[in-house]
Amino acid sequence: MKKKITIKLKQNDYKMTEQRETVLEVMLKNRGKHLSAEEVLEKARKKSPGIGIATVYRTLEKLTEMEVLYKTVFEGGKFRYELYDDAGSKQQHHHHHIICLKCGKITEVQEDLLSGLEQKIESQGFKIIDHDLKFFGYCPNCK
Amino acid sequence: MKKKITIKLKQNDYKMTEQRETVLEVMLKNRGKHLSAEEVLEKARKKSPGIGIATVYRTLEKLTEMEVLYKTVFEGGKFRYELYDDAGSKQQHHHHHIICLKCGKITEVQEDLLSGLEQKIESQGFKIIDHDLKFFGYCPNCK
DNA sequence: CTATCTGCAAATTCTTTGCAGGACT
DNA sequence: AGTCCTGCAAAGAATTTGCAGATAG
Repeated sequence: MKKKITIKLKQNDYKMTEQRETVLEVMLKNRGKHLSAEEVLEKARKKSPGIGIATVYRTLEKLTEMEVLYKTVFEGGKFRYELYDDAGSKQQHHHHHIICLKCGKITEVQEDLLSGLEQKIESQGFKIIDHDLKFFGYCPNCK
Repeated sequence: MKKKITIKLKQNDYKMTEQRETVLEVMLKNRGKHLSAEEVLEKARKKSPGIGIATVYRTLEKLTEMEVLYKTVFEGGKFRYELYDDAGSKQQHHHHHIICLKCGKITEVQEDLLSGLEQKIESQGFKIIDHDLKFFGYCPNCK
């Protein structure tokens, strides 16, 4: 997986610096989590103490551009980043999340039942590239 | 519709000031649009020239709390607000949007085909209250 | 009358950018 | 060597907050 991503990065004229490797490792180690830039900084500093927030933002941005990371907003006014389940391949995974309104826990939904809806929309003249679906409610613990 | 909302507001100890009425009118006149606080301010100043941005934020926030408005993020780092289609009733409408990656136009999708998916998730122990679905792609003009 | 609301400006929070020095390839 | 990258600090953008005066009910 890391190898696949590294190949992808090379194809994008991406220089592998210590800081970028650290950020990438943080994202790989936190698969399935949704980290803010500040959280990535904190974790990255354990390995690269001198790394600055600007570098973290620039790296996350670049990795998002090359579709290694997925960038989204849960709370508001703040981006969060997560690794694509299949980062490194061409095919993107479609993300669904359930956000618990009580404890804030975010759960992934694996099913992707939207293709029917997408077809319906495309028949009206649109071309759908991606989608973003979030459910709000209560998790089993808080219900 | 405005009457229904007014009743709802009264139930929430909401004082009807000139500024709040203006903001509410702006939202009613722009049904189906997704306005940022700055855009609401601009439109509101036509009727209440002295209104300040803080009041706009505070009013939008309050109307969101009482489920008259729906607050979401399209671009990033910026909230947008729109009137619930059925603001004033207990039942909320589920919003779907298609965002054109070229021209930025936002189109509403009326169908709601998610109830099947919601049932599936609830059978796993969750309780779903609401959802937020966005499609990214190209509109008929830009395709 | 009194609690709530308003406008202003300052403060916060998150993100981006300019720049001079440093590091990949 | 030359281009791209880094950290710092300053700038920007969006939103929130403290406060003293104003207003709805």
